[in-house]
Amino acid sequence: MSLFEQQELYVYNSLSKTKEKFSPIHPGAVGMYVCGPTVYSNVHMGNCRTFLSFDLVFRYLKQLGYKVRYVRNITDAGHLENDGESGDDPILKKARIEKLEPMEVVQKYTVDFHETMGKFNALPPSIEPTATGHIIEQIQIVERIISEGYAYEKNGSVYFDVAKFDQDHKYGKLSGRNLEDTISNTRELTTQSEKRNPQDFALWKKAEPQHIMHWPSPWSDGFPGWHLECTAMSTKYLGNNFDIHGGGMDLKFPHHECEIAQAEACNHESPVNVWMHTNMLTLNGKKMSKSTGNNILPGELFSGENDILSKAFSPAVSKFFMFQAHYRSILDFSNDALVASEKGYNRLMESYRSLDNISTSTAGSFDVSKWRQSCYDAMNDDFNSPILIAQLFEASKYINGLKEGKETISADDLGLLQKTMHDFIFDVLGLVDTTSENNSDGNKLTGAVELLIELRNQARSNKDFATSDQIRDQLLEAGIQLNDGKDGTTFSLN
RNA sequence: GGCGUCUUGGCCGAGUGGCUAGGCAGAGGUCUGCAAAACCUUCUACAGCGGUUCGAAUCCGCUAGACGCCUCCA
Repeated sequence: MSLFEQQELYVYNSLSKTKEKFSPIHPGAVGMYVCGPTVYSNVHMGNCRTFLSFDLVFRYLKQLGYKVRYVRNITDAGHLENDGESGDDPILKKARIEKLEPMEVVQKYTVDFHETMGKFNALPPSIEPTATGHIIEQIQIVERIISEGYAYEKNGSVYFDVAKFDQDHKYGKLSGRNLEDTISNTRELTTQSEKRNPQDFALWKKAEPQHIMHWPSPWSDGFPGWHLECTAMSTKYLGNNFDIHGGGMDLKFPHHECEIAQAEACNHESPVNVWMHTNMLTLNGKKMSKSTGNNILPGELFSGENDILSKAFSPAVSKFFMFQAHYRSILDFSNDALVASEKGYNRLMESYRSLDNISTSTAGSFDVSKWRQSCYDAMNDDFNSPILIAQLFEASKYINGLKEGKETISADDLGLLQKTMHDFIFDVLGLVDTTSENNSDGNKLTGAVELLIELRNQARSNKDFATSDQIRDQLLEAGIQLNDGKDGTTFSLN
């Protein structure tokens, strides 16, 4: 019996605006699509938050025993920045600035993205398709939409006819907009637009001579429109109707709304059962953004090289910080909050490590099974990682009590406690115990510090406190903390 | 202007009709040669006003402030 048959998972669906009991289309298997990065610059922490939130979803679904096909695309084909002729493709623009081939830009930032995700210990998706690798599929979808009567061609470009679509289906289901309002609120200068209505969006755009990235199509040498790639790739790998589609809140409109319209125009069915949207990571109270420069990069965080940071923070601590907030809440990024998270993270890891040295007795003073279920309950409630972490701290407190001999545990419960801690800390949250990464250098350090500890203890027994305190204080300055305990002195790295 | 979200103790951040969230900081304690670290205990809340209710931080209304989308954006 798989875990998912015992655990009831509820997921907040942006479409219905309620938490729904999760029930995949194919029992035991989940199809999930997440909008990936546009690779024209380094991903910032805001981008990372979304991908790490979905990594958590991916990991928990797997933990429950689901077979998950997780598709996350790479947007490597330029999209228009504006509708009109002034439109500028960010990838091309970047290529001009950096004097690179567009695909060189794409490659550079794709590599950066993968390296960053690796540092965060995020699992790679099952399939990571690229937009440029699916031009044929996108052209086929455009043809299909035209034949269904929901798109029109004009001067080599093809536009989606939103008004026509709205008559037969409803446009705006996801974002809660209706077409009337959208039209009455449009202040767009409708000079020489090829579109019938300002709400229409491009499915295929004819390339201007200076536009380097273009592909042949029945309509023109050009490139696919903004929203097409996700429809093409999600339906190709997950089918016309799949379980979960995710992305940042800022993609809800128009991107995801347009995806729904495209898919429904083609297949006459709603493409996605559950839409999940992650909230923004803010900096100085404002959304992080590539274009405004209000952002912080993972590299700056890991090195501490940034004006707002007092020190460097490890990827695991950064992730722990983000998971202490729920994925649907706005989270403000700040040095103080990171510092607080780091201390908590160290405390949690310390107690996990001490599980190896716990002695057992016949009875336990803590209901481990009940606690274990409360961890699942937290995650079952729309992936509530802050509650999960609070539960882990409850266990942490109990473990500390065990260490002090104030609490007791049976051998079976100890095994269950250890397994559950491991499952959630490492498998679900995907955290890393940084101190366990000791390599040969670490062993050399240990030898040296142990020698100093011995010399210090000799000085102490001779009541030569000047020497002993000098060793202690200078080691602390070097970032080595000595911990005097009942069973001797240990050390930890700050 | 339209649509939507948010406002929780010194800070971060869950919860959402009656039951301690949690972390960090502060205070007290244990340990120590003194400390540090660690551990234990513990104080301070639900933006303002009005309403519904036996009971609201939680539901409704108004006010104030903040944010997001409406244009590429996770």
